[in-house]
Amino acid sequence: MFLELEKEVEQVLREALEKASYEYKELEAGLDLEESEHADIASRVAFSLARAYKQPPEIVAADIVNHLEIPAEHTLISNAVAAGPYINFYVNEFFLHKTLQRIKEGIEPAKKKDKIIIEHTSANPDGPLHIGHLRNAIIGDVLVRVLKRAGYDVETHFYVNDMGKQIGIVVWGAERIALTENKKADHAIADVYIAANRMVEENSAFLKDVESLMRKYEAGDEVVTKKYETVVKKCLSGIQASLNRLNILHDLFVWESEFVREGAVEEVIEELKQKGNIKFDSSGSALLVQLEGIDKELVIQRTDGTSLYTARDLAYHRWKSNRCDRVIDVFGKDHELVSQQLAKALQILGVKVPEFVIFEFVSLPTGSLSTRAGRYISADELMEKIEARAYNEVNKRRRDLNEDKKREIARKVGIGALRYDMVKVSPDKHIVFDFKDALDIEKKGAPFIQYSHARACSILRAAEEQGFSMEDYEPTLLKENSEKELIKKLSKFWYIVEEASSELKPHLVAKYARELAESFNLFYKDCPVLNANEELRKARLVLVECAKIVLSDTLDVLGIEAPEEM
RNA sequence: GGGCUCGUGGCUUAGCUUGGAUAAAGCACCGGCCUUCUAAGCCGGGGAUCGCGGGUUCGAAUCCCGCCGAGUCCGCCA
Repeated sequence: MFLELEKEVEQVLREALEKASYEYKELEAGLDLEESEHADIASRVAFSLARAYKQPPEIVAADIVNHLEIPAEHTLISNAVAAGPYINFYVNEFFLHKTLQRIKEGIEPAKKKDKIIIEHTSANPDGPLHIGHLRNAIIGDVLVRVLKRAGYDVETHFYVNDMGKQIGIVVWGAERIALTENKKADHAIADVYIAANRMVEENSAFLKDVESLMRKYEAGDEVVTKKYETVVKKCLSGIQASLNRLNILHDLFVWESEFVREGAVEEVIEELKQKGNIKFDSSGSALLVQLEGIDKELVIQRTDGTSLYTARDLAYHRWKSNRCDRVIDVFGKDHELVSQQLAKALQILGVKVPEFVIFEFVSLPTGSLSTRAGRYISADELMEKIEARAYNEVNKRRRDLNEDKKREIARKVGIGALRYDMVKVSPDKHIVFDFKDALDIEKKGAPFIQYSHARACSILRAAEEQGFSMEDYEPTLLKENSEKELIKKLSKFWYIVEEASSELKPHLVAKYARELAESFNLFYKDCPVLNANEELRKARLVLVECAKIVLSDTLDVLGIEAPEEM
């Protein structure tokens, strides 16, 4: 409902500016609306007009307000006040009623036309997901959820890097080292990878074997392909299990080798040879592309004629582009240069350029993460520990619940806390992972929000048991400050979805979720629902139901489950 | 050496794109609130020269320049 309010304020303001004969169209900042602690919505337009018309902004603001007329009917605004240079707008009762009504009836904004393909996680199938991948996966998944809510048709891809050297090493290793039994597949693969990598490092003759495997795989050798598939699928099954546990699903797993087999990589290389500024290295056989505005040439083919990931990535992106309107890639900071090169090369090929969401690194106090060196904390280990921790908390608080119930709540709270902590921080902040902090779920994160939801459910449950109805509720009875503040907060859900999706900033949703829970808790404290008189109780029950809906929707956008009790 | 990102109370962060109302939260610390719907909650308190220096502006955490510190990338790994 906040979006509608914004539109109406814009219109009213525009009319006032015209009446007062201000040329607002030239203003760069537009009407400069903002959320404000001093008003329900405010405009700073007087500042920029003040400059253009050489008047103090306070005078301009007062002048605009004098010309401002709020339509008598069907308006959402009650009044507008000039507060110094600011123009403050306040909502009326109708806005509050309409907000509740919309939420209760489940009215959503119109669908958008664009189809978006978003790629995230895309961890190499050489071991389990670690906490670095976790950040990618969670940022990516929240983006997917936000974009879907915003009305886009979204397809999610996991790009499987099955042709790189590390997979060659794993396949080579799997021929010599037995997989540890009764260990999760991706973890068993990591053991092989780490051991095989050490062997290859110590004996360069082994490297030749690996390279030979890679050439055979690229050439489509049947026996080698079987071996690759077995290993990669095994690892992927483990990775997928971890992702599922985190409530993350991909629509498609796209293997990079497909593009080699289908000849798409060959096509891309040929086309670049024609359209691009091609160079050869000093040995005369590796293929380089000179890109405008980037110092480093992009290497797309090895000296031995095999393709590089860059060429395969180009083929993959061209294929993706043809299937949608927008391509979004969630990449780690280490891929930034590569992503720029990719974008330039795609331009040469006449393919639309992807949008990149780049997130900074997660490192350990002891240094950066590395699967190869065995220096990582797996997502599985973290999930295990955080669920155990959550279980302790549940067990402390709810001895009355049976074991299954406690486990279920612990799972929701643990995974929720993990997801929330990862998504709440802006992607361009470097994170040094600390186990103690990660397990400290006392903080005002997911559990705080889930708890508010559980409280709402608990009231609704009791109301139903006692047969209280919400029919013919009278929204004007909701006069308490905490009631109105909660409704206003509820009204911002779609506004936040819009903002987070258009700016590709998932952490905005996390911030909103916390504020929403805070508003609900204030209301909960201030306003008894079940013990209120019948009419007031009806209205408050409706408010509780709406709060429950928006809390659970917000949590859903964050990919966090909303327990009915905890 | 060059590119990109970050640097906000003791700790973790929001705000920076688009400059504007006393810099906003959480953790930790101090004090208060369970005979009314779950205290994973609520209320109050102390604590910040927004890394440092300069510039632009009526106005800078926000824009520009320089410096310092952290991370990351810089042709045949992905």
